Amino acid sequence: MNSSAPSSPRMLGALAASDRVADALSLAIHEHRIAPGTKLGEDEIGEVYGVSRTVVRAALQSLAHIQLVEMQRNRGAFVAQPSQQEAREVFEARELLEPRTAHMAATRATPADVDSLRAHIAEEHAATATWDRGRALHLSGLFHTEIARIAGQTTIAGFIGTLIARSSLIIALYWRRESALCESHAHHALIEAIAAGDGAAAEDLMRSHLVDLHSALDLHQSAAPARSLKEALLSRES
Amino acid sequence: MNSSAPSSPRMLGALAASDRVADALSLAIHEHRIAPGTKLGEDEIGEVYGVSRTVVRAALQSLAHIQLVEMQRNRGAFVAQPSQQEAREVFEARELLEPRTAHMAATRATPADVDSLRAHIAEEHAATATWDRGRALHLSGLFHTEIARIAGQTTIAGFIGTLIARSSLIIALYWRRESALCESHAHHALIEAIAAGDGAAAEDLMRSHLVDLHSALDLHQSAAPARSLKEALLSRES
DNA sequence: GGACACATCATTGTATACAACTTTGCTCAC
DNA sequence: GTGAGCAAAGTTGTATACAATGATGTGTCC
Repeated sequence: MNSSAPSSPRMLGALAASDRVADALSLAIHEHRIAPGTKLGEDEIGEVYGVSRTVVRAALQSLAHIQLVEMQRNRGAFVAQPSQQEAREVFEARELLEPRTAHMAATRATPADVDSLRAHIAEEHAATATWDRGRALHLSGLFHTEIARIAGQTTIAGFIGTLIARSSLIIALYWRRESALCESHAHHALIEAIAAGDGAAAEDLMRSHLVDLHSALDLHQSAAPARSLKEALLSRES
Repeated sequence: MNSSAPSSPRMLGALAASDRVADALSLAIHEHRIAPGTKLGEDEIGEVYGVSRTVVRAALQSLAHIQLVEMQRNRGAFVAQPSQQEAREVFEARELLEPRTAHMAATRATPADVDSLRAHIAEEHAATATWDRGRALHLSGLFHTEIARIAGQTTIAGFIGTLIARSSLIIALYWRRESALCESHAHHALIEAIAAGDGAAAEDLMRSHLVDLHSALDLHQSAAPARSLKEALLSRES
């Protein structure tokens, strides 16, 4: 029962229903407003967005498929907590896919594409300036997604999108560096290479950028190797 | 291909509900028992498997996420029909991911892994011997998935799994070669390289195997570039 | 005869109701 | 005091009911 009835009867323009919830949750996770391990109760979410559990379940299943949330049968949905092994795999996959993709993007980018990337950077700077770390992180991920889109490989772009989503969780769990400013420089250099159409340079810059990111993660500590979900949930700090 | 084990040591009856439907549909599509473009009515499927539309919808959404089916709002779900452009992208992605994966598999494979691959080949031969073309095709895809699993890169293996699923649709639409025997030889050579731990050879064999597959597709015809769904549905031959 | 308009039907989108399972707190025996 | 056992509460899994949208067939008007 939609008490508020904010939905336009028609003119909805095919705007999806459960996708709205999925996008909202995804954004909240990307911006680190929801911590890994947090339980995502169906009734709770449905009440927040004014939809029924049916819609919420569809949204959660969608997020579960890209491994942003983990669904445990008869237990519920939780924000995923990638293990260190999974974190390594995600970044290895990114290091395999993204340099090549950056190369393609550099050879195909139109001036409009370059403008779009510059706009992303500007937003990222603005978020950093206001100390909105979550939003800056989210925009930083979007930058990579945008490059994949420009490369014109829709399929690979989809893969990269899921990898970046998981990277957000990994950063939330294992990030050990303080400042995120270094990324801005890397992104700026990437834009210049793409704007110049220098595929080889873009590929190298992307590779070193990812290696740099990977090295900023603390994936070697042997602590909490197989912590149970219960412990994980109790250990989360809000 | 939701073969993800919920890791329940006992309670085998706790196998998910909608996953059963998704697996059944996925298998039918992989074996070419359902043609691309076929409408997948919710009531119809629910009646077949004795479940409600709720379960069917979850299964269809799962298949839609790996792009095996396409869901059109208020219209229903249809077996996907990858365009020629999408087909090219899928095989380009495979050519990017799988050779490297085969290399890793060769360096990590245990004798048990090799046995598993040989068992796959044996099944494939048996299916070919009985002219069960659909099953042979499905097993041929599983062979690639198994190699990705052996490589130990769960994330990349998941990507390859979705690519192989879509490849099944692409082969149904664009395959132009008669015999599928050539694949058996390629797979056999791959096993030998993996069993010998020769990563470079496995990588090269996989690359040439994929190029061979790609070349067996007819992706250059300009006919039916943007055929409507209705025409597509009417043009299907059962 | 053809085309538009409207009524009817079928199917999907969403909400709600009920069943099954998990968790939790309490009681009772040792 | 501690542990097992049980009952109550809360949450998820599934089915069903209702609402909304798209498809179809018919009738009238040109």
